[in-house]
Amino acid sequence: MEATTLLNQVTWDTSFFERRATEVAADLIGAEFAVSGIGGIIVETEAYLPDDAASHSFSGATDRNRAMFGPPAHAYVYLSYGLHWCLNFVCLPGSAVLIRAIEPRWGIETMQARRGVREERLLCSGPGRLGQALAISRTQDGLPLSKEPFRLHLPARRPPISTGIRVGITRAVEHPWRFGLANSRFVSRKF
DNA sequence: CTATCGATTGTCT
DNA sequence: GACAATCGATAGA
Repeated sequence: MEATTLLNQVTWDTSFFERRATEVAADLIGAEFAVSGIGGIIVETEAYLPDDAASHSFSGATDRNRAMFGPPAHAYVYLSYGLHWCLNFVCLPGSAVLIRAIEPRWGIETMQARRGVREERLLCSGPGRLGQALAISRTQDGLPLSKEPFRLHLPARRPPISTGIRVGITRAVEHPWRFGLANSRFVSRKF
């Protein structure tokens, strides 16, 4: 599946995110997303729910995860392994969708410069790579997705979706809460 | 191709 | 003091 065949992207309102994060995560596949004009098509997501032992929200609100308990349709950004800035979209309180991979479409040269890599498949295929390519950092934590620097448009129709278990976690590993654009070569790992 | 390992630091116990 | 929603390099099949 090539995401570039997807057309008719539509706008959204906050109610889109006021749902179970698994539904939101699936519905985000095929969406256009950009930060300051740099971005592409979302091809891989993961859902993290309340009462989910793998979620940062599992033990309640802290300084780090504050945004996960804030309003829906806002960004939650965290630092992974002391190196990688990762981006989530907040859904209902204590839940969020991790944006794991994007098919690059706009600002590819900027992404290549930020990443120090030329191969398009390696620019945004993984939450850390995506964070670096889109220049994600703590400054975006808690910002609304409806305003600059963000741009988000949903696909008019749901594309074919693959599902699987989440990546890189040690608790609640059994849930199939990872979603991807079927047969996309831009996902971080095969489904 | 798969497996292993070091990097690096904020966060929580 | 331990660990982490990862990545890239390297070694080996």
